[in-house]
Amino acid sequence: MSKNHEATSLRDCLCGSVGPTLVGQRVTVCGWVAKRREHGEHLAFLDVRDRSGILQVVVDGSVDARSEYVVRVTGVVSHRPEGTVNERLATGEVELTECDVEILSAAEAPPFQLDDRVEIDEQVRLRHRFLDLRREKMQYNLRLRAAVNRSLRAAMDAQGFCEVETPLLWAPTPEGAREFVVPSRLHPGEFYVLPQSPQIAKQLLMVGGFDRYYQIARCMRDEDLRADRQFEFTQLDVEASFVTQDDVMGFVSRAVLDAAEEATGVRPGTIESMTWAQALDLYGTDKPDLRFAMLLHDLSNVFASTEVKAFAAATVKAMRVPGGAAMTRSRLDQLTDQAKELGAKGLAWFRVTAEGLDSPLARFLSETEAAAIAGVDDAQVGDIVLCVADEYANACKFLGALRVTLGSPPVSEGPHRYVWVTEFPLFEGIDEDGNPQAAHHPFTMPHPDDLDLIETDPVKVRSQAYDLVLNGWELGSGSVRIHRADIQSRVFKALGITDEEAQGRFGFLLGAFRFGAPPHAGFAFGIDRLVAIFAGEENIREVIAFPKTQSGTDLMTGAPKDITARQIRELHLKFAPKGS
RNA sequence: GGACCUGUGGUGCAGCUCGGAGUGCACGCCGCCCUGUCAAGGCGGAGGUCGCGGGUUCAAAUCCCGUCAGGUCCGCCA
Repeated sequence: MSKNHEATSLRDCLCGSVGPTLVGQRVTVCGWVAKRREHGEHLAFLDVRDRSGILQVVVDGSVDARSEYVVRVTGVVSHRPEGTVNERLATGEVELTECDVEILSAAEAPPFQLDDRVEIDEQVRLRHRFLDLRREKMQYNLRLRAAVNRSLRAAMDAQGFCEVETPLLWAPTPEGAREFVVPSRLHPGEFYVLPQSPQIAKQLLMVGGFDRYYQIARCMRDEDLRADRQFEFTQLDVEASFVTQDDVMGFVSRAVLDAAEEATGVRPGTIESMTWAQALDLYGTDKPDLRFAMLLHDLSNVFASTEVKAFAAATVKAMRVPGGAAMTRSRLDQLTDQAKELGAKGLAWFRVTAEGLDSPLARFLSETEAAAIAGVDDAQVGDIVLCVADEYANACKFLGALRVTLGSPPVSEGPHRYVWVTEFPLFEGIDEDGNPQAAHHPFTMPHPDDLDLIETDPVKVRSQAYDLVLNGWELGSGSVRIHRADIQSRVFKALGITDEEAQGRFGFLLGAFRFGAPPHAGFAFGIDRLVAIFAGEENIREVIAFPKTQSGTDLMTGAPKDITARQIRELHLKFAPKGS
């Protein structure tokens, strides 16, 4: 047992693996000095840290090994003297004695403390990310991520999927997310782009007969960053032929549940499912957080012919906030401001008290209206009922946003509640030319029952597109793809894309489809987000080794940076004056 | 493009409302003491353009304007 598969030419075992079973043996470990505790000329304790944990090493006071020095220590594994066992340390029963310490590398004092006791400013951490990564939390997060990747691969392999790599240097296909552009040296004035996703490539793989494809794929989007969005992110990308939406959801569910079990030790139950329309109606969002209730209620009928101006709208949505009557006026003003920032005209609130409703609007309500509000979600004294009146989708969205603000637990709390959201609309919104826009992407198959509406009432067309949502985070989305030229042509037409334009943009895909395209469907979900939730992190930067800041810079490398005049020349680039 | 929060020795904070000497706390660092510590302890020490620029004032870390950096969000993310 003195040797294991961790043994190398420089060490016998990992620090964390040294325990009572090795007592009496002479072993060599390597690592960083996490802490030095000095007790005079003839005694000092070194905590030596490697990825597995910490081991106490007893040395002579003359050994000059300071914080973060890299050392190689050979010593005898010994029981600690009675009364000096450290129960908080996994290796706390033992220590290395009679040690030879070899300094492999000296180290300056680190710019911040590497223990997890204090939060360090993220700017400082990112500037010295290589040090930050030594911290236990980052070690855990990135190893968790590796375990999730391993488990996803295993699940896809087990389901007969074949891992295929697709190009990073791809052809521009404007539409959708802004692309990162790569100038061509050999073709002056022409460009590659980095893929926003392997979408088209994987559909071509279907035409190519790889009827079950997956890839852990890096995707690049030149859009503004957020807590859950980096320029580059990683997806489990999946596509399969001769399948339905349910088949794909089954494949992905299995992979996600396997990964969840691997990461958390508990296999979640089945993944729930609701339609997009239900999600909007009950939760006011297409990515509902099922960890808490506070559902939206529809009072439109009650207020259909109301005298109250604030409620004169197509839809009145109400939500009970348990215990919310305690909220101060300034808190309620904050919430009102939040709703207004999103576009709401206002926010009505009604404290439920023993004497009835307490609200600036209360005296304008009819008895029926007051009763309806007091009855929302079985409101109790001490609750508050929030109401938004607007057109249907807006009323849902505004109140849904407040629901999240008021009810959403921290990422690290509560159960993991997965939900499939299905039947997304095929189109959403209207672009500058008056055409509807693709909600997912233009190759999304319409719902079979709604095909006739494409020309007559496009906004009503449901699609065979579906999202996977976990605790209010959109993990990913997918769809059944259009493999028939006639339907594709109708969808392009509805989108205002002429055949000519379609040929220009996606000609190579449409051309390929002429040679026998199998019906196919797929999905892709964000591994960064999944791992962040498993790790209880609010921010995906915490599960990425070298992330960018919100302004897209890398504080460690200084990227983005100038390139040399020679590079500029070879790439045939010229710069417009700044500000033009 | 916009809103809000933050910026004080290497690190984490307090000081800012109500202007009055770079004042304080904790950690780290350096030196000395200490043979059983493990958030070791004791004594001593070094370390600061208060993000940057301007303004108000007799006087600015503190008030005002601008700007930079980091963060959260809106827009954006087919």
